[in-house]
Amino acid sequence: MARPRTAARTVEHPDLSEVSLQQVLEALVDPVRRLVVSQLARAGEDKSCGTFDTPVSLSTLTYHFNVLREAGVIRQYYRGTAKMNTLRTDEMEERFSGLLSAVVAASAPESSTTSPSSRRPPANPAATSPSP
Amino acid sequence: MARPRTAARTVEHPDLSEVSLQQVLEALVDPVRRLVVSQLARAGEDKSCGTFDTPVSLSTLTYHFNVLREAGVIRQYYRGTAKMNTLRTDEMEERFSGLLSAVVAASAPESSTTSPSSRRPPANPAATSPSP
DNA sequence: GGCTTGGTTCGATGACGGTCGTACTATGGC
DNA sequence: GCCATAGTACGACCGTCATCGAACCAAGCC
Repeated sequence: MARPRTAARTVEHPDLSEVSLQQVLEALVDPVRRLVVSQLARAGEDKSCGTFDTPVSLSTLTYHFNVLREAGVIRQYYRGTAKMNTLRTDEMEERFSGLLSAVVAASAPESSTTSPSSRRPPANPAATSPSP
Repeated sequence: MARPRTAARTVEHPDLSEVSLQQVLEALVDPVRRLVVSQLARAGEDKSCGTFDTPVSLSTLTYHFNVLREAGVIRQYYRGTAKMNTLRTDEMEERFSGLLSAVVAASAPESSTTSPSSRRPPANPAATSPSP
């Protein structure tokens, strides 16, 4: 006892004054993360991690959420067992005027037109033996 | 003969309708390239490749100019032996409204605050043997 | 013609980021 | 108490990108 060890499901968020343009751009340059941001933007309400439509595994998704949170793009909080996500739209607007909105706007048309210049193709290492 | 082989110092530029948001973000995410864009933006006039203040070698700089050009961010043309550079501001505004301007704006304050989350430190491979 | 100035091309290199699977932990419901 | 649900942590892996130096090329200038 005397050691909660779980800190009661709390999530750390950076103050936006501490995040750099570099961080934000690095966060937004990944197609999967931009997919998350897009879906969050057009959802209009908070979404739990599991409700996003992305082409990556759950563990990878967790990684992306961390990047977005540390870059100050999203805010996360627990509700029951679910972890909810919101865009920090206003704060971002305050700090990097026009940036997030421009990316979101430009993302809308591309959405599934997600054609990264050349990004790792799924790298299916288990698809070498054709017939089971 | 009958083969100019040099195409008379001509430079190829993409139509902005052909460049993706992905490409532009990838171009702008690099601190050195953003440095170039910044300096170009505040110069107010075209600058030749050699006149930029960056922490990288000339050959690396050439590489960065290519990336920027292929992403439609800059336009290049020869004048004598010099290669000049301009921002394609208006066209970019047309295609990705608010994006370039937001980045440029946010870059101004950071300028030398270029603190990439963690980017290759000069990687001085020739500094291993202290005394010659 | 020949030197100088301004950029480019070509490997080689090293680092970091995104990916996965598996094992694990924490809530909530029964 | 126990199982299901939701997400996290941890290695491992591999590709791509930024970087450099050296060799090279093209215009100008004298």
